[in-house]
Amino acid sequence: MPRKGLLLHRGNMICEVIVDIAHSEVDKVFEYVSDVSVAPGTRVAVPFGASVATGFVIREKERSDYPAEKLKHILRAEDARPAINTECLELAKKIAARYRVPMALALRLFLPAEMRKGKVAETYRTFARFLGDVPTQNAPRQAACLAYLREHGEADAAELRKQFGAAVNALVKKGGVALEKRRVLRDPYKEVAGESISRALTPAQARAVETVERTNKTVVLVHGVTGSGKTEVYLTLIARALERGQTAIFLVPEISLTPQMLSQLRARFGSLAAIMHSGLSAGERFDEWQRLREGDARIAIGARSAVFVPVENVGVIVLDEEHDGSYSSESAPRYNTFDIALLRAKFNGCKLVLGSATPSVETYKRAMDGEFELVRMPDRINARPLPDVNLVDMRREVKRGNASPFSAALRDRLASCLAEGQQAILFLNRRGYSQTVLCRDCGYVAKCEHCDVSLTYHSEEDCLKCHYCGTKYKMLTACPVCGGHHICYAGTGTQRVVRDLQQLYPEARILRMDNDTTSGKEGHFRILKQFAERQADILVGTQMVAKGHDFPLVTLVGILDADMSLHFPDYRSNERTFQLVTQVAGRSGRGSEKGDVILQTYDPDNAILRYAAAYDYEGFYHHEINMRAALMFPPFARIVRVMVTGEEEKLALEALREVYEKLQRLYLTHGEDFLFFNRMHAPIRRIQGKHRYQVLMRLASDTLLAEIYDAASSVTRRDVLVYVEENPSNLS
DNA sequence: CGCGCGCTCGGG
DNA sequence: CCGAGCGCGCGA
Repeated sequence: MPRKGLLLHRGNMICEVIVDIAHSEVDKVFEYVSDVSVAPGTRVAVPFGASVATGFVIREKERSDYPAEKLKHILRAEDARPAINTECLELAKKIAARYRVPMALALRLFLPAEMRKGKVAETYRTFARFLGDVPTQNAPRQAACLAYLREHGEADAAELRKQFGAAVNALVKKGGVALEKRRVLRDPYKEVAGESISRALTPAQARAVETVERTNKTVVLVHGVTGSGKTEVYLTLIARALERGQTAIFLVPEISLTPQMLSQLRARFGSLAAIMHSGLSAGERFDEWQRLREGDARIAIGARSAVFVPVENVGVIVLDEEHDGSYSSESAPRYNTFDIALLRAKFNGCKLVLGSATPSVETYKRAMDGEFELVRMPDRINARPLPDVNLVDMRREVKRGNASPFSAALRDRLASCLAEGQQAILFLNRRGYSQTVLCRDCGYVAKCEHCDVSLTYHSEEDCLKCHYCGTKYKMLTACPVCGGHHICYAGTGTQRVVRDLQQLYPEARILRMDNDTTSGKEGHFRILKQFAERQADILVGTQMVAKGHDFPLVTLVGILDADMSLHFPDYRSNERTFQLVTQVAGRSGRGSEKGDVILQTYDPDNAILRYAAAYDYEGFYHHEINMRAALMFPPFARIVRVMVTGEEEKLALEALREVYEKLQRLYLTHGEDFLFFNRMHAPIRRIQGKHRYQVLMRLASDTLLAEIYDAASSVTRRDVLVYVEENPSNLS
């Protein structure tokens, strides 16, 4: 019997390493020798092929089955302590298996991106420390400097030099002052002080906290209307976790990380809170991550990627605005934040608290079915009434000859709003000036060269832009097909709304907030701040105006085209419309004056809009869940699409055929699980020069999911991308 | 005849 | 992913 394995002399360890190369061809365990013990999760440098690669040790063991003479040595550890803790290592394995991505890609989720590139280093600063008195005759600056240090003990050397110049160095020479380099962490919010307000809980809030702590269910849904005080519930739960010596993860949509929220957190938790925010510099993000890993910070607050933070002994995970679409990743691995949070909650034996005023239908059903605990907070803290929502029939406006984007009712209210010195928000989910530009003579529509979409006219730059790939084109002066000059603009966007408003109310100050005006990391805060400081009367914007901001002077919200999201080609369009209307309506009447909402639609009898206007979530839910059940849509079925994209149409088609044939075998053997199965062009046939095909499936259960992933990931062709989407949020 | 590029393969 | 190895195509 051949001897299995090779015994190594004591002290020689075998490390299983995943090299940090995200490719299926090298997605396997490589073994290396190390003469010192290396803890799992440590990043290491290893010889790989002809070069040196970074890798992650995932396991240490005594012996190897691999020929000893071929084993190479780990060159060095990259960090002093493991970058990834054991929980996260296990999570990465599950993610790699579940979404069929290379282990390296799954592991990368757990590191700040800048760490891999080696771009960020720990920052050091020099401090000057007082050692003792030395003679400083005829050197008043030295005397002053020494006096300062005698009093303060130490100070930043650079600051000191600014003040006392060369005197600092002279004192060092004399031996009165010592300079020392020390590691410092960048603190992105050190200026954010905020007042410490620890309000007593209302009975409803206390009840919510108690329910979360008492229930034996892992997941709790807090269904609370806007203004019901959910945030205080979260903060209390987090504070309790800290008291127990545990850590907490607080997940919010990116847009919710407002300066007000950050100061609230800082006021409450000080530097125990680490904020993971896209607005941070690479160095700041890295340092916040370090603080969490080393236990200096014990609360992580951030958007979806914060679910991967390196904390241990988690006491509670909060997922605020549970319904928000930004919790689903749109690139590989296409994870859902809820799924990861649930795994972490189970691993740590803690609660996962979901919060929303308008829960997703899927989540609410699970709460109704008893899988999740449900806490209702139906009342606003200050008992202020919600604004009235008035539905306006735009068909009648058209009949009356009003072709403008504003109904008569909206114009009246806008006028009175301006006259009374109050503010208004107008919401329209379309940026640019006009959605399409077409020739009235021959019907030509301007389209993008790289994408199968029409171009949007942008009046500010007087150009045509593609909203899918960003390409800019010169505006047409004549039709390129027939030479006609009757160019017409269809589909009003925010720019045009602003122009029309300015004509109607020349004295009004108008701000616009959309993707074009919010460039830069602090872009939208800048606009919101201006509006909050009353530097404008009307704020016109896309859905980014809908999110929880508090403008006490806003008494009017106009929803210009409620039908736009209603007719979005997606099974969640009703749900999203309800959420959007509820959210944007909630911006009105937050101050002392009661507000109202004007909701313009071409379909005023639409059930969803009526439920939204009445703030009737339960009504909406029952309507929607019955519809989903009748049509067999999620949560009663899953929609799975396998996307195939590639620049070369022929190659993409070949890959599509291969995927389709593999999936067809499943279809033929498990037909009962398929409610729908077909291959086709994606609705947008080309984006950024890539042709797009799909196999679309609706499945009665999850049983075939793994095999679908297998089929899709087995098709690896050069220049073609194949990936799986589960219940995609848009089918374009 | 020699080398240049494109494809295939291996990496511990 | 990245480099090494090798096959064939072409140049003068």
